[in-house]
Amino acid sequence: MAGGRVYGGGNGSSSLGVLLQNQRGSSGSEPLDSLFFSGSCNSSTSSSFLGSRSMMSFEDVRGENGSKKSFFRSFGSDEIGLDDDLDEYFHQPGKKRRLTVDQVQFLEKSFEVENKLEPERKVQLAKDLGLQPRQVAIWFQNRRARWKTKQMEKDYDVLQASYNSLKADYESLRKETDKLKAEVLVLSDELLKRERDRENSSELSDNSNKLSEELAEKPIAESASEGEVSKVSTVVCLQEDISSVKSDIFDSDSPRLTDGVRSNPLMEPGDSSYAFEADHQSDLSQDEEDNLISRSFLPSGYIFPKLEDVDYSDPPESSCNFEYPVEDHAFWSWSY
DNA sequence: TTGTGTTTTATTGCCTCC
DNA sequence: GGAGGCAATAAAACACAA
Repeated sequence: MAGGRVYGGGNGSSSLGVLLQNQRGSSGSEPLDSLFFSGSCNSSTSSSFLGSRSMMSFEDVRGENGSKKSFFRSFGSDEIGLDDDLDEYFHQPGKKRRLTVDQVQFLEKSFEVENKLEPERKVQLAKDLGLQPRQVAIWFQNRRARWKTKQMEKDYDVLQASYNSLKADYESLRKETDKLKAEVLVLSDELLKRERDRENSSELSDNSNKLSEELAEKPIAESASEGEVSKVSTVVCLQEDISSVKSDIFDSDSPRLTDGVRSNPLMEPGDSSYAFEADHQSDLSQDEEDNLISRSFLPSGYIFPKLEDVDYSDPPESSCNFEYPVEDHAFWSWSY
């Protein structure tokens, strides 16, 4: 017994046991489908007011208003009495009896109006339903607990739906961000490359002009034939051009490009053919190489464009438009 | 019929309010 | 300190598949 709480009826030897038969069928035709209450109140027969489907003390009912009127009205039965079934019920100690459908409906309607129970309402409901006030209170208490559980389930569903929606939005935004990042990388690399090409072009142009001036100062007969002059000019231009391009690529301050190239295990910085023959030295497939490169500086998930998908028909303008040995397609793979 | 899971009724202990 | 609410729990009643 907690908090000095007093539970009415039930265990008192003076209480009367009242048996309310299960009225689920509400036909009143079943053997026990009638209202019973004990006429005796000695301790030998009603120590726990058993048999009542709605365990209650008759004294409680009568004690509230001194009348059994509402009790009988609520259940629509005027059949009062003892029969053999009563003894059977009294000999089932500790049995719980469920409330009838009518009682539950009545309580439900009352709960819908107000889920808290004031003392007056509790007493009135108890009277109307032929229950102990304590039983009504317990029913409301349990009903509130059920309502709270349902409410929590609903809240959980709402939160879950909200979470799923937010998660989908987040995933979508993340994919878009990755895509845009990859696009930015590709575009900045292309920009870098075009800038280098432009610089190379102007350098070669300067060298070519210098050489022409020098040759023009000397008599042709002293140096060589016209064909030889042309060859020398081409070779010098070519060597300077190649060395300039290689220098630009591997000494560039651009961390992305240089890191990417240098992180490629297929290339050795000391190798003279480093930049242009990487493809030919590779033991790996093109896909594996692409993966190695893209792993080194591209965002995860970025699909590296395949060489065969790239259009080489219109490469960036070469800095040296005579005999520049542009054979390595990988060199152009950054342009679209 | 029986085993098992769910629902309902009731108890207990703790807490808050007046 | 008593009344009442709540959470946790017990236990009976009930539903249902095998």
